[in-house]
Amino acid sequence: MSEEEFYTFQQYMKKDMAITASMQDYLEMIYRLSQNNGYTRLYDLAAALNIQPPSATRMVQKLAKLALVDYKKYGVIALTEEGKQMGSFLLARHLTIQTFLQLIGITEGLLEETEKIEHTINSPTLQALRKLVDFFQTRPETLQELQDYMKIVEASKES
Amino acid sequence: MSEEEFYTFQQYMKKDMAITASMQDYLEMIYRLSQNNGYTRLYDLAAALNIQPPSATRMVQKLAKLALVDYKKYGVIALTEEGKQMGSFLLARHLTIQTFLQLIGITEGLLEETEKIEHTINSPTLQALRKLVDFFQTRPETLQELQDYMKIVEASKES
DNA sequence: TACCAATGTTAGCTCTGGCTAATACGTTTC
DNA sequence: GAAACGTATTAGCCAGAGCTAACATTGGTA
Repeated sequence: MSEEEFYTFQQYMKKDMAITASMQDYLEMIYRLSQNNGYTRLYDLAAALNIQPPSATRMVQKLAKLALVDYKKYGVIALTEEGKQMGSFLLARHLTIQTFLQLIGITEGLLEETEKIEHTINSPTLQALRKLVDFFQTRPETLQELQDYMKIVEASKES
Repeated sequence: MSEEEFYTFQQYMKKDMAITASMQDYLEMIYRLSQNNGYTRLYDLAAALNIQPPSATRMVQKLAKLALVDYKKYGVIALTEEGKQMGSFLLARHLTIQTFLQLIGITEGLLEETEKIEHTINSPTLQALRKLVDFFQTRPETLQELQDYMKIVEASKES
């Protein structure tokens, strides 16, 4: 896939993805839910992701095959070392994007936007976003200026 | 779908989408390819999107059903008035995101990142990005400061 | 201990949007 | 005007990831 060619969204999402977007959602959520006890259960996972248990069963089995979780039928779901690393990365990514969006004034649908964006950006973009966030966070006056600017434009323009 | 619930990526993508991500890709590309002559052909469209002609046929037929393109078998593909509006919106969106990414220093995989992100963000986020871009474009010194900052952090940090 | 409710699994369906193989159309060219 | 080539269509396959219905397991409580 060369640099200058167009592809459809689906194609981009498939490419370079050993781990699909859905798998990432599951991993990140397993990571969150495991933070207390070190594990979670299928039913809770399904509930947290707003999907039906059978869908979770299948995905968790896939993740087990990929050695990202330890799981056997009717048992608890715990991340493997590799799964933990991915989960923690995924959560950090989530927070970076969320912070960025908050910075630029997104409040409505913040979670949803974050969730969608986190699956689409690659590592350099993520790093750039983190730096951008840092940039503003270390320059409160500039951030203030930005936020004032956002408001003004909002008031004066419709597009 | 309430504000505070998690969903998987797929679910977010389906929601609020009369027009799927793929349809958007097609529309945007038809719009681009139509800029010269006012129409394009299936073969060219397929080539431009790096998909096989049969896939394009099916999608174009769908778009015709949705009254976004005028198309009859073996004929030319032209956007309807509504299709044109969407196409032009989609292209503008593409350019906004591309500019934003360039601003924060993305050069590698720029097209791909743009393509992916454009399908995931909603209208408020897009508007916020546009304002952010404007903010920097009207403040060359601040932009310069940002870009210097990016470089410094890059040199000093690894994460 | 035996049963019931809660949790989990299996089987099999749906939809989207890729793909290939085979076929059809339409235009240029001899 | 017929053949050949480029363009487009149809049919039918595949994978991912939802879903429901039906069934299985487990564990707490009577």
